[in-house]
Amino acid sequence: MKQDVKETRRRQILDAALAAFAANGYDKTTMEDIRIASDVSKGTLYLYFDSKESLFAGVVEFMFQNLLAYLEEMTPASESLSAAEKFQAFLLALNEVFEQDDQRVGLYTDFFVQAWQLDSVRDVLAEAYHRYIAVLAGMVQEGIDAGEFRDTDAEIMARIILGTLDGVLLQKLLGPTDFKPVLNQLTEIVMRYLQSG
Amino acid sequence: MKQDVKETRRRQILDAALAAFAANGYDKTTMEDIRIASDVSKGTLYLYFDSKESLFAGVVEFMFQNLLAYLEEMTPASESLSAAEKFQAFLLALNEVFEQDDQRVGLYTDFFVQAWQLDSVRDVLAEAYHRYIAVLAGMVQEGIDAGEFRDTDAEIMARIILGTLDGVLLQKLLGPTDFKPVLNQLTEIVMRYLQSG
Amino acid sequence: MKQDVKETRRRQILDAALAAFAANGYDKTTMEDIRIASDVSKGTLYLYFDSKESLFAGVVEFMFQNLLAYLEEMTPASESLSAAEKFQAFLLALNEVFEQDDQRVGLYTDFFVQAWQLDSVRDVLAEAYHRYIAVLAGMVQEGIDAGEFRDTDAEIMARIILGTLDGVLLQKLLGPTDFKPVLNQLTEIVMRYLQSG
Amino acid sequence: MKQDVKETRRRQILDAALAAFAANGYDKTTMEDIRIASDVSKGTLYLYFDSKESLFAGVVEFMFQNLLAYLEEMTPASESLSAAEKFQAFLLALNEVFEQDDQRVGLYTDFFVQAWQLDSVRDVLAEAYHRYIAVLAGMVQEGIDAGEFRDTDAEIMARIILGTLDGVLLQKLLGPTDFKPVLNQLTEIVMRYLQSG
DNA sequence: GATGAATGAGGCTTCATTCAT
DNA sequence: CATGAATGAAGCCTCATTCAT
Repeated sequence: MKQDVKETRRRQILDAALAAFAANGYDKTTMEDIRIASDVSKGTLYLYFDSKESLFAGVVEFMFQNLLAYLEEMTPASESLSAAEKFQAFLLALNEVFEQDDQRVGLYTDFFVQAWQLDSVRDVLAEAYHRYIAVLAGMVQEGIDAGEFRDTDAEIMARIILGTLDGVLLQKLLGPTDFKPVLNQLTEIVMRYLQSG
Repeated sequence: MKQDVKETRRRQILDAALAAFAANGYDKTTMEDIRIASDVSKGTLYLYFDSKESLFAGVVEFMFQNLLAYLEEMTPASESLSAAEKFQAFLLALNEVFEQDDQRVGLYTDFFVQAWQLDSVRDVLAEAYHRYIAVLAGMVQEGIDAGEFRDTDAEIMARIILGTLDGVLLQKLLGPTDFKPVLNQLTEIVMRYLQSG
Repeated sequence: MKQDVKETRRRQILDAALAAFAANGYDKTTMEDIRIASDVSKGTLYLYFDSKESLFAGVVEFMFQNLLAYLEEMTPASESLSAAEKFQAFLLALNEVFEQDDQRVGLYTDFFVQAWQLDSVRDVLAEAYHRYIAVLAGMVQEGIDAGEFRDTDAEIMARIILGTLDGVLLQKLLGPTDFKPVLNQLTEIVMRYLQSG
Repeated sequence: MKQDVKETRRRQILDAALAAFAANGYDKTTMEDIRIASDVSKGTLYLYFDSKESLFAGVVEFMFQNLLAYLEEMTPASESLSAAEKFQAFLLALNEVFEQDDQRVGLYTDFFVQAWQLDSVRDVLAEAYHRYIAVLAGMVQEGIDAGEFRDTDAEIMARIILGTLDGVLLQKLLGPTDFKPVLNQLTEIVMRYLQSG
């Protein structure tokens, strides 16, 4: 019971912090901003997180958990789908997340910048990112094993694909961008490569 | 003569600021850091730039000018090369820059994060970025016109390619990464698509 | 209880700020001076006031409240006094305040200079000043209604009287000045006018 | 000849400085503002004046010289006028100056505030102010001697009158104010006193 | 004499974190 | 457990003045 309260409170803070960081980025968000958004006292913030940095690391983890949950929901592991189909579903779902909520793009990019500066953030982000790489690489490998895809290094493939998504997302920070045609083109290029003899 | 001195001083500051921002990112770099690195007084910093923000915007522009100069040097417009060869030379050169100087990757990513927050940075970065897109798109279009490449939307192609480079660069921020195989694979995928009937 | 502490702290800061501003004027007083005088930290200063400007505006208000309280105490509304007597008591009390504390004259004048430059100060000062005008005008009107004074525009009368006091105070800034005879003369001139047929 | 150039330059600087100080007051006006307004280099400013403070003192003197010249022009010493008429002409002229140029009111008040803080300013202002007092007192005395005015202390009278003008001017800093009726009333009160048996 | 680039002390303000209640 | 007032180090920027040319 106590545990539940604590967990609830923690999520409440993380939710608020996610929103606050998404609005203004790590450095421009103050603990006061988060305090207001989370409707909790300053002291309580520090009861649940050691520092601003560790709260941010918590948000990174939290956001990736949410993302993963969402993607899993969107790309059912149903056996009736081919590797290519699953793969496309995954890309589409991933895109949808950022399409929906533009502010997340900035925050997501900020994750990488902070990872560059703050060790604790780097650890969490690297962990999460590699989990995604692994998921994607797994899909590619599945296709290779099933004979649908050409034989190639699945992890490098995954890194290119995820990298491209990230890179194209970056462009949204420079101004509104029509994303769909880029994604379609990307999917076609990759598929054509994977599926070609 | 006076003009030269001022221009020299300006570059001296930009050089130092570039190094300082590259070391710690926008928010964690102080004007004092830059003052020390540039070996001028605080007052002089503000004689040449209105604010930290505008100095950063100056650095964005400066870095892209340097990049462009370097790339132009590396990818001679010689007529003897096919579009595909020029294209590959460009990708290689671009990669080399960031291979050489790891710290630039963080700074480069920070450009996007700050562009998200600071209008003046966004303006400069968007301008520079679109110049790059244009250069790349020009190369692709050249190949299409010459019948080397398939008929496709050159700009979308350029955005995907530059995006992929950016995205894969991001991964360097999570830890040391072997870049070469990824770039090779990327080149192959793109070339295969462009050159396939 | 908590409210009391906050109110006490606020007064403590205002007291200190009043003294500091009175010693050196708005522009030459630093927040550090006030911090030392008030014996709180810099952060606390900003916890109670948004900025130096708003603290100064607070001081303007504070000083006028004190002044009004003092004047009310000195000029009892007792019914046994004629309008003329009340009036004279008021002038004397007003004079006494500035007689007592020479430094207040400079600060008081600075109020007007800052009101000229800072909107927030102007708002507060104008409000307070007009309250004083109203009090004085009320006294004059009372005398008129009672048939003691000649029929004249009470507000213009009040503006002249308060203006004269202010203007004569100004002269103290140029060096020590014997104030009493000037005040006596002023009172006589005004009374003679008001009481003449 | 050299002297002329120097004098011209000096006036050019004083003119510009007067305008600059009138716009923003002593503390908020920078030497850079004055440099721009005077179209002279920073170095030259310091060639003609030792410091910002001494430049301000120069402006105080300069403004009072102008004022005096103007007032003398407006109130001819013609023998055909009665003391009362000359006196009224003087008050009207004085009012006109500040009516014309509202900004001067703030600057004029600032003179007193700076006189409170800066010795050199106090010296100059006190000197100029007492010159005015003397002029006014002289007029009053003339009236007394001619039997037009009642026998009273001319200097105290002068201090009250000038003080009232100053004090009523102060009120302009709190917002636009209709000055005329106040001046008329003032004149009437003073005249009635002086001319009554 | 004239110039204007350079200086650096010092001002205002912010904010992560603590701790007494 | 929870609170929120208090802290003070540190950041950005201004500006009177100087001095080499």
